[in-house]
Amino acid sequence: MFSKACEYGIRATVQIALQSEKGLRIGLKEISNAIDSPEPFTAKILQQLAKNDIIISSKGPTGGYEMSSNQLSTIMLSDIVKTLDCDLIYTGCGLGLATCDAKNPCVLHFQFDDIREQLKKMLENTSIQQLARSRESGDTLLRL
Amino acid sequence: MFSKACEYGIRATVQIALQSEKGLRIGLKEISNAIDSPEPFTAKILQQLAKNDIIISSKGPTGGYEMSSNQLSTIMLSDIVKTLDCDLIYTGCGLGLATCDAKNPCVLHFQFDDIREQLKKMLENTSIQQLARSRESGDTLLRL
DNA sequence: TAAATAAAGGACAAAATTATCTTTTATTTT
DNA sequence: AAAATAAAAGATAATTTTGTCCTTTATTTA
Ligand code: FES
Ligand code: FES
Repeated sequence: MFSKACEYGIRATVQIALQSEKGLRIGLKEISNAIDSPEPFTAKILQQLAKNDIIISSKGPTGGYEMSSNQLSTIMLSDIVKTLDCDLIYTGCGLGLATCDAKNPCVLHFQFDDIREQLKKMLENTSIQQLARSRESGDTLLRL
Repeated sequence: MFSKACEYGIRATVQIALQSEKGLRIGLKEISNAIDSPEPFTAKILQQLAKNDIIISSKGPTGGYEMSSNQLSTIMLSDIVKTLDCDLIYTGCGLGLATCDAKNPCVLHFQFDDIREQLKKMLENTSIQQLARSRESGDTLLRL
């Protein structure tokens, strides 16, 4: 469904959010450890997320990654997916045709579009903070 | 969403169904032409579909691919996706964790599972024949 | 200001997916 | 039976995605 980059990106961002809610920064090593991801690959992903103002990075000692309270309250899953997966899910044809267009639909268009709309809604309505908090409260061992 | 192999597989199968409804076989070259796919890659995919009894292949002159009337009436999109994409959509964790398990869910599990169930239903309720016929009637330029 | 720390950036490598090419096997027609 | 046809099978190649390594840049602390 999502690329590896996107999967790691979501998991990493939730981890960052989790620390930011406590007012703490978290470094690359800790993130990779926490979410069990390859460290240098994760670094690349975090760079992209920082460039797109989804997280904030700081260099030097005490440096690391964090999210502003504004980011915490506004960043949605869809922002991460769009950044890392080039919103292909949003615009591409389910059968791989060059364009997806309701005026010139493929045989699967209407079925596919229905699912895509629901996925879209889910991604746009799920905030990182929400995921972090569900982890935090952790009634049911919500993993990362 | 789907792999290229799966996209070509669906498009090719619909094309075969379209001919089979007219009682005709169709060869690899014609299929690749019709759906605009790389010929040898398409051949590999058709081999897999034939092995899994989704289509029937015959060698020699007048050979080619076809679907039995039984296949035409029973094969669903889900059969093709399972064959070519190893039902990852069906069983894998949306965040890429090793397992997806409601008893030990990831932070996205319940949101993701909801979408997945709907996708599953769509794939299991959409037959190849249905797609072929919508193409055939073609009120709205339904592409392949 | 120097040393230490941590991310950024760029080059490189491995793996997986997609795509191609060649030879073999099965079937039909002559 | 021989020739022609078309898919199967297997080897090979290109591309994309994933993953690693090394050097540079920015920041903090001593
Ligand atoms: S045209 Fe294929 S999904 Fe829209
Ligand atoms: S555990 Fe992640 S989607 Fe089910």
